[in-house]
Parts: sequence; C-alpha cells; structure tokens
Amino acid sequence: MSDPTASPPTLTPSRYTYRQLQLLRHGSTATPLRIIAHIDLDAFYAQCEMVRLGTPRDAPLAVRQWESLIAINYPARPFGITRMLTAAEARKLCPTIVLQHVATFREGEGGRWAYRDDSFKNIKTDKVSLDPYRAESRKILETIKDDLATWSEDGQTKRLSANVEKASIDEVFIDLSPLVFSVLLQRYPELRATSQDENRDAELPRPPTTAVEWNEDCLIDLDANETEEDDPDWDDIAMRIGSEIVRSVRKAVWEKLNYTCSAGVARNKMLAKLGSACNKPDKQTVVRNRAVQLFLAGYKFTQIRMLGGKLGDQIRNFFGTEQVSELLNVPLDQLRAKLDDHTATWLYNTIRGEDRSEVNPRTQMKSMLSAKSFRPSINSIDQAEKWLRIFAADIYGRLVEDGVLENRRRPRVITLHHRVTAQSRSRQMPIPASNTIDEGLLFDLAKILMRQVVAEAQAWPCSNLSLSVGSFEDGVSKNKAIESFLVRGDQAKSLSQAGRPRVTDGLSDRPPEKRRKVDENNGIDRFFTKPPRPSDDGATSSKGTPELEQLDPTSTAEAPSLFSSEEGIEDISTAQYTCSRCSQVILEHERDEHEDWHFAKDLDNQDREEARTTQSQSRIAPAPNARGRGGRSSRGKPEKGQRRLAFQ
DNA sequence: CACTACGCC
DNA sequence: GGGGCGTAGTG
Repeated sequence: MSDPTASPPTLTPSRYTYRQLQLLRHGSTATPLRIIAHIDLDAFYAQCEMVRLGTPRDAPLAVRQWESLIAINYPARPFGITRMLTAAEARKLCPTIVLQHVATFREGEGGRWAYRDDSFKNIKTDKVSLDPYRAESRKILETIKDDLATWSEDGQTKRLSANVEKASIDEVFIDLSPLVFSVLLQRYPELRATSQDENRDAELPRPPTTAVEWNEDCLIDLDANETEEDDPDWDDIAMRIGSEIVRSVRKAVWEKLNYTCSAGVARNKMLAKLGSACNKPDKQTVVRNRAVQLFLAGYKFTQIRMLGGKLGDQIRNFFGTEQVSELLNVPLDQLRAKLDDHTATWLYNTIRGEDRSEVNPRTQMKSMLSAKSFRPSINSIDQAEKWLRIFAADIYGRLVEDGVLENRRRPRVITLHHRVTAQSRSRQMPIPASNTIDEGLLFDLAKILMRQVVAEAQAWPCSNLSLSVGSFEDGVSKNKAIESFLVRGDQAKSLSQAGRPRVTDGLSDRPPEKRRKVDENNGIDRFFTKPPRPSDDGATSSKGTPELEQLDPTSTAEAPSLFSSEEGIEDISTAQYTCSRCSQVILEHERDEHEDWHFAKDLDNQDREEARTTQSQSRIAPAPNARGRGGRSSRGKPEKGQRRLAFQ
C-alpha cells in the first residue's frame, strides 16, 4: 500500500508492521501497539457516601470507621486531612467536614447492615459492612461494560470486545486492543488487509496525520530524544483512540452514576496503573510509547506494582538505590546474582517499561471474607460465636447477591482465621455439596472450625477473627434442584464425612478431638473438589510428559470438575464459554481447537521474542515447584506472561 | 492446607 | 497506622 518509490522527501515508513497491527485484534500481549487502560475511582468510599447522601461535589467529606478515617474526598484534602487522623482531629482542621461512619451490622439485629448514628460508639457490638460500596462497585462495572459494548459494534465481521479485569473494589484494567483495532480499521481503511497479507512483516504505511489532537488528555512528556514535532506513528494514533474510549467510559460513569474517576492509558498494565495516578481526580493520563523511558526513570521502583513491599526493600538493599534511573545501570547478570532468574528478568524488563501480563477477564470475586479485630481481646467461645453468627450472615448476604440462590455460583470451601496476639492460625473445610447454603449452615461450619482451633492451641485472648468462603464453582446445574440427583452413595458419604458433626439438629457434639489429622480433612476435600486424582507422590511429574497433558493453555480456571461424578448432567454439544484470551464466545466442543490456536500463536510470539533478545533461559526451566505435581491445581490461568514455558 | 506477602480504601 | 477487605504464591 505505501508505495516506497513515491516517497515524499522526509517520509520514513512506520515503525510498525502488519503483523503487529494484526496482533491487536485478539489482544496479544506481544505487540507494541497494545492499549491498556487502568481506571480508578477517586476516593471511592467517600464518593459513595457523597452520592448516597447527595452532598455537594465540593463539600469536604470523609468516611469514618470507628475513630479513624478510611477515605477522604478531594475537597477535604486541602485542609490537610489525611487517613492517619482521627475523626476529632479532622474536625478541628475542617469544622464543616461531613464525617460519615460506614454501615454496620449489630449484634442481635438480624444480620442486616444499616447506617447508624451511633455506630462509632459501638465498636464492641458492631461490625463494619462494606456492602454499600460493593453494590456501587457492581453498578459502575456494569456501566463500564455497557459503554465498552457500544464501541464493539464495528459493523463488520466479528464483534470484538474488551477484556475487563476487576482489580479491586474501585479499580479495573481494560484491554482496549481489540476495540482500538477495529476503530483503526474503520478510520484508516488503508490499514485493512490486502492481498499483500502474505508479507506481514512489511511496514505499515505512515499515518496520514501530522499531529494528534489530545484535547483534555494529560500527556506524559516525551523522552529526551523525541519531540512533539515528529509526525505521529500508529502507536500514537492507537493511544489516542484508546484515550477516546476511556473518555467515553468515564463520561458514562459520571452521567449515569455521578462518579468521577481517573485513568491511565498505556501499552501495558504497569504503565497504565502508574499513569492513572498521575493526575487526579477526574483526569486521564496518556503514557505514549515515546514517553515511557523518561516517565519511568523519574520513579522510585518501589512505586511500581509488586515492588512496594519486601521485594522492593530487598532490591534496594542489594543495589543501594531505589531510583529506577540508577537501577537501569545494573546489567541483567548482576540482577541475577542477587535475585532468582525469574524475578531478575521480570525486574529487568519492568523498569524498561516491558510488562506482558494479561488483562484477566475476571469481574467476580474469588473469595469473601468477614472479619473483626477485637480491641480488648475476646476470651470465650461464647463471645466468638456471637461474631461468627454475624460473619455468617454477612457472607450469606453477599452470596445471595452473587447468585447462590439460583445456583449460579457456590463456594466450596470455608475458612476460619484466628489470631491470638502475634500468632495467627487458620482452619478450613469443604462446604458439603449436598447442603443448600444458608446462614445456618455457614454458622454451623464456622463453629466446627472454631472448636478445632480452640482444641488445638492457646486460643485466648483472641485479637482477631475472620470467616471466609472461596473456591467458587459456577454454573452448577442451572435449574435442577441439585439435591435431587446427588442421592445414593454420594450423599451417604458426604453426610457421613463432612457432615459428621451434623449441621442441622442439636449437633451431638464431641469435637473431633484427637483424630483430626490433616489426612482426614484432605480426604474429605478430595472427595468434594476433585474427582479422580492420580497418586499424589510428586516425583512422577519430573519433566516432560505429564506437563503435556495439562498444557491446556487458557483459563478454564473455574470451569472443569463441576460435574463431579458419573452423571454428565448437561448437554455439552450446545454449551458455550467465553474465551478468556479473546472474549469470543466459543462452542464448548470447539474449545480444544480454539485453545490450540491461542497456544500456537503464543509459541509463535515467544519464539519471535526470544530470537530478538539474546538471553533465552526460558525454555529449560519449568518453575521447579508447584505446577507439575497434583493432577490438577493451577491449570491454565493466563496471568503473568510466564506460563507454559514448561515444554517444547 | 496453612501460611505469607502484597495492595487498596 | 490500623481495620477490613481482596489476590496470589509457596512448601
């Protein structure tokens, strides 16, 4: 398309190829044209209260939890109010500030949370509820998805859509690559595939523009060797489109729900995340590829995701600096000398702006926790059980919103954490699959776990207690009453084992005392969660072959093993699933083929990549531990560029 | 399975 | 800095 012979004087070709453009389509992590957004609600809990109470946007407000503040809105910040202040101190600094206490559960009030005037005085009987914020978070997420969907209608061929990863209650990552791809093709027909597809390594034609209009976007300054006068290349155009989509999303969130948020747009998650924090509140920041080096060089690496904790401390101690700019001078070998290979390469790439971690299409919680710290500690099982009852009600309420009643999603494991001063311990057990989950069941299971803990070690004074559920499985038997076909042996077993300290009636008591060996629980767990399992003595998976059969590249994170036994409940021939890599809806029976395709593509990308960077080292070492042993465990999960180097 | 680390409001 | 979340990795 671009005819090199007729090139105008100063026209260099694009730095990008058809291949790199094409990789955008399915959100490959390998292309430099990739566009990732990070969106972060401004002082989220505080905004929730502003919206709920209908306070003016410019009125100072903070969210209070007992005597401390957990969120401070932007209008309050010029008064010097920070999260480390007490409510009284805050009021001194800003007499007009609204200090709204979080909603609470209260002992003996039926497991319903409420906003109460006197909750801050009742730390002894109340338990914080973050439910109102979770509910708002859900609405916002839906609004984001809805707006993204309007960008998916590209009129032609496939409907491409964006992966959305809920990173926390108030943050999402979005992989905009497929949307940007289709907008690019609409606006620049010269990019469309032609007969010269064959030569995918050919450079793209130059964009027809000499300047990009960034409107209100905040831009990170270009690297020293770049100037704004240089003509834009396709990465700039792609960023601009990404930024346009983000602006539209933010507008929708504002117009529909009255929340402001800040966003970062860049070529990967790390940069997008750093970018979103650059201009707050209510702004979006674009980190162009040509700005990355200067941008990062100005940071302390301890501000980069994953480096804020002990790892960052270690690195600072090893190399005597926390400046990215100085760490850039440390060659890879020297990083390797101090850090394990994986971490060293990860760090080396990260401070150079390379991050191939994927945007996981996950918007649902993987666990739910309800907790309480005791400020005088508690000292009896009676006291503990009062809280367990509240925890159970709290969690049950959330499960209902999550769809337990309709059997859409169901946790398989329940865990109790217990802390006596510095020492913390936890116990977990399967949630019997035969029971319908309700408050009572959760409470009874919690009591069992509590008794185990108490029987085992010094349990008092207890300074912290929490209950959580997790290991969700979803899509379990849509409408059929699950109990109806679980009868026979299965049920018999589940009742006789997990249900042993029966749950309904006046449990015959007799805490399992001495024979609560790990083995036994293990057996129960195996029964409920993983159908068949090859003998488990590690070793067997030393190298090649076992890996092969579990390669199963993509997600499936929660799909398999639902139909725990012989009865293959549903008709699989029409079942569908959404591919976590490209968000296409695929027929179940085409799954293998589809995943193979991704797999091949990844290998291709990887090869290409390794050819370019001298140091390989990836093909030999499967992470020595984890990975290979159980029959199942961490099958596919796309996160974190590093998977499946294990073979070939 | 129990524990630890990390990150966020 | 602490309470109350949530996620992922390790042996």
